[in-house]
Amino acid sequence: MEIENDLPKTFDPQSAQDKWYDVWMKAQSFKPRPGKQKQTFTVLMPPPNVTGKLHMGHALDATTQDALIRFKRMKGFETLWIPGTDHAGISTQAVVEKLIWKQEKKNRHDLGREEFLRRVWEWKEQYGLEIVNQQQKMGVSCDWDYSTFTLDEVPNKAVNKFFVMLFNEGLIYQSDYIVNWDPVLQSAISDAEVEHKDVKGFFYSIKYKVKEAPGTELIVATTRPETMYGDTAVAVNSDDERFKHLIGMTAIIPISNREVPIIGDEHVDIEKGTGCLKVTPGHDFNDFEIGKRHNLPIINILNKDGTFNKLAPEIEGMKPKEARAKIEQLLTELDALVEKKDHMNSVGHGQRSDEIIEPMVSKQWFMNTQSMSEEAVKAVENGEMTFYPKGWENTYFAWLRNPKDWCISRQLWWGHQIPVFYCKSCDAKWAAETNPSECIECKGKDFFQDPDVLDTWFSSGLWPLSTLGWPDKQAMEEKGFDKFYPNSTLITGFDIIFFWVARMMMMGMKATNKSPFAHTYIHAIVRDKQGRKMSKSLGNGIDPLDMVAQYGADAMRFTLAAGSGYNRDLNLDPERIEGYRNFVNKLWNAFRFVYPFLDKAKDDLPVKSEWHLHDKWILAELNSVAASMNKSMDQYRFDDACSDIYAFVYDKFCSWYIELSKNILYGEDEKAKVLRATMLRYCFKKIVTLLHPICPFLTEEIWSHLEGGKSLLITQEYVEFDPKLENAEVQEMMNKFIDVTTGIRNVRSAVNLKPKDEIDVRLFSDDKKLAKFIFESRHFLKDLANVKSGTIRNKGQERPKKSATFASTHTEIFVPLEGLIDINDQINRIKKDIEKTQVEYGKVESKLNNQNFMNNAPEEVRNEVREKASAAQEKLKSLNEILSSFQ
RNA sequence: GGGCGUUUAGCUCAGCUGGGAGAGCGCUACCCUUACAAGGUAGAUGUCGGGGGUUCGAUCCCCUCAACGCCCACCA
Repeated sequence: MEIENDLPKTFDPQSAQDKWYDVWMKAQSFKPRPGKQKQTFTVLMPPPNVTGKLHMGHALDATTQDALIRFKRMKGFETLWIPGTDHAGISTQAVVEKLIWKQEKKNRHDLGREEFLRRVWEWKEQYGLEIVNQQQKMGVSCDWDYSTFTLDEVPNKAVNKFFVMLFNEGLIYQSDYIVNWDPVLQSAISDAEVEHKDVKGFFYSIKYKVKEAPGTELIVATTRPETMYGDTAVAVNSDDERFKHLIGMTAIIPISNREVPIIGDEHVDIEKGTGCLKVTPGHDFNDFEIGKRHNLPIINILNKDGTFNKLAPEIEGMKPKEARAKIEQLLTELDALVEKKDHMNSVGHGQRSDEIIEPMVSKQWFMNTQSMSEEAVKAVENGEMTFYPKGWENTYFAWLRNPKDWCISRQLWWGHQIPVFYCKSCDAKWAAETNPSECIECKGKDFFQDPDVLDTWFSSGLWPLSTLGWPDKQAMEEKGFDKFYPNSTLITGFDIIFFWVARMMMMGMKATNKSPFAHTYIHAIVRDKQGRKMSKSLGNGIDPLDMVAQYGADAMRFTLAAGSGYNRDLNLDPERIEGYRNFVNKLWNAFRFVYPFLDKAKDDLPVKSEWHLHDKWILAELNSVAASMNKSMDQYRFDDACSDIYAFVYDKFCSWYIELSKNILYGEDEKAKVLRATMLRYCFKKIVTLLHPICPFLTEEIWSHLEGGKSLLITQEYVEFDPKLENAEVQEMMNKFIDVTTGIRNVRSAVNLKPKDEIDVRLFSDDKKLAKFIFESRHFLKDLANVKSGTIRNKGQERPKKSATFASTHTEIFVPLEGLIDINDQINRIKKDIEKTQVEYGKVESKLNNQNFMNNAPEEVRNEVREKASAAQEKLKSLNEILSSFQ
């Protein structure tokens, strides 16, 4: 029979995506609305870079956050999900500089600061929304009216207010200090932005003459001989018997023949290298500390671009690598090079530029984070903020318990300019929240603002505050600061726990005395199928938008949600997306089946007395899925939530309930038809409700057909656990019924019966309830296993001879097939089964015979083992009787 | 050097406070059966990384070794 159906045979994700996103936006479904929970639930989206293109990390961010926010919205929280974008100082500036160079062969200095910034803004207005469009393809349900850009007016106010506050407390200070200098960016960067990589290099031993002791030579070991122009001492350990008598004398640096003191310092390791250390306070972090202890002068031998300056005449203008070769040659000529051997060195590289970082002394702004770190640590220790999974707090603690002052100034133009002003008339230097009109000291008009901008993470650290209007009173009022701050949950990757989570905690608590959020859920990092990082150079990146185009956003989202959970890595195989696309389609087709019968369905569930056994069963199963999904979603176990609904849809609803419904729907009993249609409609409503947070488009599409467009699923109430629907007895019966059905199919398959071959089945069971259940469901066995006729009796009855058989613990199945089956084959099958069952029985029996087990194991466990033993025994008995029926 | 993590079916991973191991994908056989071949039915597969210990009992707890991965620090 062909059913009339105007629904497409496969689900079309693309049209559903565009249609429903548009509908939701128009209906303002993403806006916070008070609900039955009388509580708010706020999530702050990690702002992607304006220059960014959506990658898998963003897709995972979007999926988990959207699933959570949709779930909470349906639970009746007043939900707010705040989107935004980050100005991303360095990368944005680089992108625009590159573009201008390509088009006009001009660099930013040619244009001047004002014109350059105008160009960057222009670029941002034109291209900065690309990532937002891409996020919308994923179905994100954030309130776009809250969208904030980190350089907007309010974030700028936040930055200035916070800066001035700390400046006035002396926690932000300016200092000549050795910093990580990125020669490409020509800016200082923070410790956190330096990545160490192993680089092959050499270990050089160089002769230094001692002036006061002619003939004596110190052998100095170094990996960077080219920095000798910046040496201001040679250091040995004061306890080193070999050299301590030389302390106070003078060493002569080869090539330049400059004289430097020989000093004793505890930093020098007697065992390491030669025990003699060249001290270059201007270009080495340890040497800088030694220099401070001994009051050594600092010589800067590098230009801002990383080349050597005129203080290193022989290598002036060279890059370090070239300079090193030159120095090596000069030293060899002077016979000052004693040894050169291979050495692996861990060298700092810029996170953005990937260029070797040069330690260099310069005047920078720093933030003292000592006390803020302590507060941030305490908030996690005392549970004000909790990490999910909990293990990530270790990473957080490791960073915050060893705080270093944070270098916050960058020699860039694109960013929040440091709100510090210098008077040219007097020496005044002050911080101000708004541009001053005069010098605070001399009232003069001739002053200028610090040209540097702040580290991007400075404004990111204030993001939970500034997105809700802080510190602007009116904006805070409008955006509901008091209502939505602190946020509920932050979702992000572990790679930015230091950069972002820790900074938001420090800065948020400093500004408000409250942790900016209650939970931090750390999700996995998306990697390729083999567990490798996705990168441009490997070419192994998977573009989420390609996947969405190919399989649909729902399948993409389901895959990411199913792979997340508490993992550290999510190894993504596009085949998995295909698999879940099939799941999406499966549900769609289940709906296609039900759809033509919907006009018969009533709105409300019929009274319980009219429920069929199968109805009771599916409602009980549905109910337990609702219970576990609620629990899983609350714990950020999106993986568990996915496997729950997946298993329910496939293994309960489609495989059994729908199959069992066909007999009724195609039958003659009109009343039963109405009941079943009503039940199916009800189940579908619950299923799409449960699944909606993960697959919003498919579910909204199905909902529209179920409800005839009267309402939107996005704002429906989530399915809650209902104790009245529990029904363990029916579930047990149904499981046994499934056992029997599967057993019959098993027999059919074992004797190679074709699906078209009808069979006669003799069942034997002592379970009276089951017998009744099966009797009542006897018509369904025709559909499920092509059973034409059959009987069910207790095990006392005589078994038919020469049959294909199967035994479960509760039921024996006989399919008389005399002449059609190979008797020996059957006997072998049964013998094999007996062996297997005996092994099982042996295991449990030995436990029951073990006095220690019986004395120590809890009652519950003992009973369980007893039950297993008797079940195995019964099955053995059945098998043996079956066997004997063949002889 | 310090820390964290991982090691379970061919692949990707679950496995809650210890009671005898699961899913998806893949694979094999048979089926275009009237929602779905992006499908159905049936099926195979594991010394739960190695060794030791605690326990009546260990994939789970403890010790140890190994491999892999990540983070931090530092290397003259």
